Amino acid sequence: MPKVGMQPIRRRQLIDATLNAINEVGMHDATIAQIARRAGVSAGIISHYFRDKNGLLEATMRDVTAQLRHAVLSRLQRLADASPEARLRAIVDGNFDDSQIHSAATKAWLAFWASSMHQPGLGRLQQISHRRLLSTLVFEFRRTLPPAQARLAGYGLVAMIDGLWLRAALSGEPFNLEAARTLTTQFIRQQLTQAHSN
Amino acid sequence: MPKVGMQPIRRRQLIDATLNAINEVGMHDATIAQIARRAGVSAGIISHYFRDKNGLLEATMRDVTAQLRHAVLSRLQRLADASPEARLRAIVDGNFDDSQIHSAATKAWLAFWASSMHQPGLGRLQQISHRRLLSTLVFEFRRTLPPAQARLAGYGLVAMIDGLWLRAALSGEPFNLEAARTLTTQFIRQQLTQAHSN
Amino acid sequence: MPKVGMQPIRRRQLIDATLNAINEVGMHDATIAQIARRAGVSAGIISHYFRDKNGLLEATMRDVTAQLRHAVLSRLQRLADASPEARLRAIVDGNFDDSQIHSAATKAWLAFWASSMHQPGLGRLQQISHRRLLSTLVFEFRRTLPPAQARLAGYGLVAMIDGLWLRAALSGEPFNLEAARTLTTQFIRQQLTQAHSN
Amino acid sequence: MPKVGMQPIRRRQLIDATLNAINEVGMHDATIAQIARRAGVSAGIISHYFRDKNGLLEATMRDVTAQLRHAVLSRLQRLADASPEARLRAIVDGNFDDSQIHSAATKAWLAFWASSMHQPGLGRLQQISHRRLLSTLVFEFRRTLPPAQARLAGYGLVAMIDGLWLRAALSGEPFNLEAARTLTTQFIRQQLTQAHSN
DNA sequence: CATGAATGAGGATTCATTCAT
DNA sequence: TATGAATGAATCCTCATTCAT
Repeated sequence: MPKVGMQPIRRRQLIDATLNAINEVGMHDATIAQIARRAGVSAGIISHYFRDKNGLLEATMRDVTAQLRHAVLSRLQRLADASPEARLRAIVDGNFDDSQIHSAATKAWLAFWASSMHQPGLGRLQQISHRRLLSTLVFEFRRTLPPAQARLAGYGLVAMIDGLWLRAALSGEPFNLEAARTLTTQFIRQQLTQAHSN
Repeated sequence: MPKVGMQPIRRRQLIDATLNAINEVGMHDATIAQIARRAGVSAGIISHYFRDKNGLLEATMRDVTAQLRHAVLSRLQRLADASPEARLRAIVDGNFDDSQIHSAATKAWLAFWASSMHQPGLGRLQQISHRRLLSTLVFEFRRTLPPAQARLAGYGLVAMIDGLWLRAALSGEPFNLEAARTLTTQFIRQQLTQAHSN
Repeated sequence: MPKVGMQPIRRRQLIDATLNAINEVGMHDATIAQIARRAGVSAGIISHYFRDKNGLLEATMRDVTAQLRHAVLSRLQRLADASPEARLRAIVDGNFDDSQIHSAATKAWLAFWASSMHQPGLGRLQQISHRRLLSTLVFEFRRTLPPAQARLAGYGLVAMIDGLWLRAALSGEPFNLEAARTLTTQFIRQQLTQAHSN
Repeated sequence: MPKVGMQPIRRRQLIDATLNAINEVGMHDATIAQIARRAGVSAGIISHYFRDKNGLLEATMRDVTAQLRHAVLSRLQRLADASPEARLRAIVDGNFDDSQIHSAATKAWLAFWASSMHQPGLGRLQQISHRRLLSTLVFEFRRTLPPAQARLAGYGLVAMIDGLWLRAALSGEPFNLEAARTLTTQFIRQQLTQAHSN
């Protein structure tokens, strides 16, 4: 069974198994043994590839944030010369990408957030991910708005994205993509057009 | 050491100790032994008052949601005849009440949310709390907006509240009350005045 | 089964069980489960009384060193006004007390010594025990010898005691008390009478 | 990377790595993986050269005892026609050879001794090494002393050597060679000159 | 000759819960 | 009403060993 070059394969298997476990039983009950069973490997192998359970969880969260980052950036690249509004809506859309709103991902995000407040490693990942999104949004707002207002707009849009996403996660129902797009588009337009109103 | 009438005192002691424990070490590491130590009682007593650990956690979450409910309703009562905007802003303000935005409460909320997706008891509490807030908001919006739009507005405002609140929890910094009020007020006004725009 | 005031009883049971386990299978194979079984209690109770396995081992070593200390001091008290030689021989005799030379104790000492070089807690206990014995010996030699020679004599007598004891432990045979007494008495007399020879 | 003739090289690498590991982290924490890392080879190779971990440990102890044996014999050969005292002092000196009193060797000796009481293979090696040294000493004493006294003298000198050596190991300080030589020389002279005194 | 992937048993530790007092 | 002694299951982690390549 032991082969060479298994590292990337095993890592992916185990990260996927972790996401599935978190989705089905929650992070608290996602034990090493269960994750290994889902991945079809022995429990011991986890320490071989991720050092310990925390290492696996961090790698999993890193994977989820990378997927979000990719969903956002790939959309922006396709709109290189578009208007700020179009680009902001694309960023929002990236956050509502299929990879992010399916059940496993939403539960993983929520679990990671809760854990990140007491686990330094996860906390760092969360901060990095958040700051990236925020600066991406603020950068676009700054093309139209003065600095202070752009920051506020970015802050508000991140909050709205997270809030919509959080509600979807907690409701247990499928993500209401249409409502989310309507509300975020309203927010973006309001911010961009009322540049002088506040 | 009175032998009778200890029930409310002990329950409060233990709920407060639970909130402190969640704040300092997280729900995962908030063991029965640690909570009991913080409350200055023995570990065995918890089963006497709350049956088991889950009972204590549910009681704690019920306490937190009741505080939120009270913060909102007490504000609304003082504005019985005010305008929808004023009442909506009061509801928002209730969500940003001191009792809700201090560190212990925000961490507890986030922890409860993460747990509520896999623990039926907590899930029910979360849903009840959410629906109460949503219907309170929608009720006010309905005084100005048609049903569908009022529902969407309520949904969006809940999302924004939760999002702002979530960001504050994750950032580790004090809640930026001014930014939160500016953004939510903008949202409320936009929804109320642009009733025809969507 | 749970009673009040069990602490000293349980601690003694567990320390004795630890010594037996070290004697029979060695410190490396003296697992928590095995020690608990010998003591007739559950494994979990060890953390209740000793925090963890290391705590139990330290308590056990502390117990062994205390027995040595007691064997020495009780002999000295009975010889309050005796000659230096008599008192020195009594100290040696304390080190060869039954409590020290039975198999369990000798193996425990050797195991603790080996461990003490990499476990700070045990290292401290070992140093304390050694220094006490050394200063007790040097104090008696100083009644006859000048400081430097008294120190050397004490150092040498400690080495001889430990060496005899070590050989007995490693040989697997019963302690040869007669040979040990002959050799140590020779050493003591030589040091005391040849005060000028070196 | 020659494919043949690697055996002696690899064995030496691994034995040295084992001694270093025992010195730095102790025998208990000297894992196969760690030893292999220190030797710059993979963990799997150990079973190839030493069958299993125990084989490696026995080979390492055999190496240490061989060094001791060599330090003693090489000194004796240079003193083929010398007096008993000179030869006895040479034997002692061999035991205090640099190869024996540096930190790694002392810790290895102590660790092996502790293990030898529960591991038959190591126990045999320890006994062989001890008997060799003892008979070498007794042989020299017999040139001057009657059998019983020579045995006792040899036994005592071994004990003193081991005791001095043990104290040095446990103290953590450099070996006090001068004190050791003074004490052992005193012992040797006392035994040789007081042949009638006991 | 050499690697490192993989296993699986074994051990320490944690912890909610129970229960005699 | 309250304690804390005691249990035992559950979990993470370590590690020697095996084996395909």
